Amino acid sequence: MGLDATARFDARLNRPDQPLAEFVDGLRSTALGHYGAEPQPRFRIAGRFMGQRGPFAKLRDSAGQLQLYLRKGTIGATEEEQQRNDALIKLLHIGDFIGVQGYLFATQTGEVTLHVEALTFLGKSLRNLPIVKTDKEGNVYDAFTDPELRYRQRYVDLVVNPQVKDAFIKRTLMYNSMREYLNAKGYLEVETPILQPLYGGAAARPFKTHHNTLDMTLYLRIANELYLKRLIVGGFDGVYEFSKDFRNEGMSRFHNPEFTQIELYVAYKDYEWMMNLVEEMVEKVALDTNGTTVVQVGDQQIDFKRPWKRFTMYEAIEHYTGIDISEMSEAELRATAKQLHVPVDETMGKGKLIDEIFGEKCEAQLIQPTFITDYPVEMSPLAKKHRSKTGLVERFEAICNGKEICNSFSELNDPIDQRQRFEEQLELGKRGDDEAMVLDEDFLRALEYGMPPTAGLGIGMDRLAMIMTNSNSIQDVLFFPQMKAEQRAEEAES
RNA sequence: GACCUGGUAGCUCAGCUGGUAGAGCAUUUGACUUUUAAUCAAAGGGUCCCGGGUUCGAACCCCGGCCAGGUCACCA
Repeated sequence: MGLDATARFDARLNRPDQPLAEFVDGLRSTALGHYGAEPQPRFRIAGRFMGQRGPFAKLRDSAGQLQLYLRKGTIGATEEEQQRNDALIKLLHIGDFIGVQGYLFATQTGEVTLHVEALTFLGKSLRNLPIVKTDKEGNVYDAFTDPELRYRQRYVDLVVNPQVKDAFIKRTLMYNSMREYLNAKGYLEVETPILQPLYGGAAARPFKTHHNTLDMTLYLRIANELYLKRLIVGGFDGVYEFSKDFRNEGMSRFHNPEFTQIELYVAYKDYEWMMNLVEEMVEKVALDTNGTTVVQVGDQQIDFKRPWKRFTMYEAIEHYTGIDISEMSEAELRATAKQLHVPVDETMGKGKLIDEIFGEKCEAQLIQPTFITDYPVEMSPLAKKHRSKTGLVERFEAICNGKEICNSFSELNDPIDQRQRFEEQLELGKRGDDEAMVLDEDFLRALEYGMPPTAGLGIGMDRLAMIMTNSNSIQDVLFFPQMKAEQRAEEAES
């Protein structure tokens, strides 16, 4: 909330126009009069009353805190007003919203303080805010730290732990940065259905719901890939969407049932081209959110500066295990996995075995952003077969801090091949794989009308936000992470 | 889903070997118009997560459950 030197006092009309902290910092270097000096220009401000000690009170707004000086019997133009304000001050409670007007001075210790001459009440807090206090040595007292309360009552967390906002502000900067980058290239941000009659584009269990009027089953999307490709069929050269996706699976510090991906599809391009785009875009995102390409994540410093390391999956496995598996048969792969103590079972085919070896032996060791390319075809039913390497597809993932941050391929645009891949998925489904893809006839029909060669990309925005904000849990980059219902507390309060 | 840890006042926590439920902050009242986490005095505030069991007696021990965090498993 800004302080305004000229406007007439009516705090109910206050609008945020200048962050308080910025304003106060600006004043620290100026010579303000001490208490009793000739009054300065009048300012007005509104915010939360955060406690009082004698005549000194604290007022907080979205960006900072200002000390108020409330001298009994002096606030208001008339004696009646002054008495009313003295009574109001007695009734003020931590968390109440007030508006004040007055002039600034510096206290003996140099703190910028508003000498209040007029006061208005703006909103009541009925509940006690947990008050966090910090002393000069930086020791924190009575911190609001219970993770359950912080996540269930994020509004309280944000009020009493203002630093919590930082990660969310950075998250928005990330989105802004990507939009800016993709819009500058002329790609179109679009919206596609969240309620889908068939779920597709990924391997995951969906949430299921029902439309009453249409009397039909609908699924919350697990991905939007198949819809964006339909738009490529329709003639757009580049489309992207920040897509809230839903997967009915386990939860962990990396998994929330609803999460966000950006998906991007660009016609007449391939995965090599897309790798360059990812490097360039993510480097820009790091710069725009943190001002540097180097990001501290836990004990690691991660540098997003281009170019990133590139390994084929075979090269990565050879690099970390010393074993060249590129020419191996399924039996040899199984023996190799056992030799490396990678847990495998008899149902795993060649592709799955390779994926397991990579996941166990390589992924966690890839800390700096690294592209892994050329995946086994069995794991990638929507990716185009490799132009020269049999059994592989033109696919890459970027791994960072031991976790996948993006997935991309040259999209499969051969409708006959795509139908076969779907049918293989159907077989997997019949054998009990409840994450196997379902066959989407309408999507195949779209492909049968012809799709240009296309490069596709998905980036997990939550995972990327965790890295960019040095957050240990996805819950720290989601305002309202999914929680079980708090039945007892609800009943007790109602 | 498995294992570990935790759940006591609005918040942060203590509570010994099973023996009347505690502190600080916050709140209310009074005093003080002063400072820099915490002025002084007094007061109010509890389903000790829930349900059973053992016991003369349970916040504490046992059994079952709920919720959360962590680790692992799962995870395109």
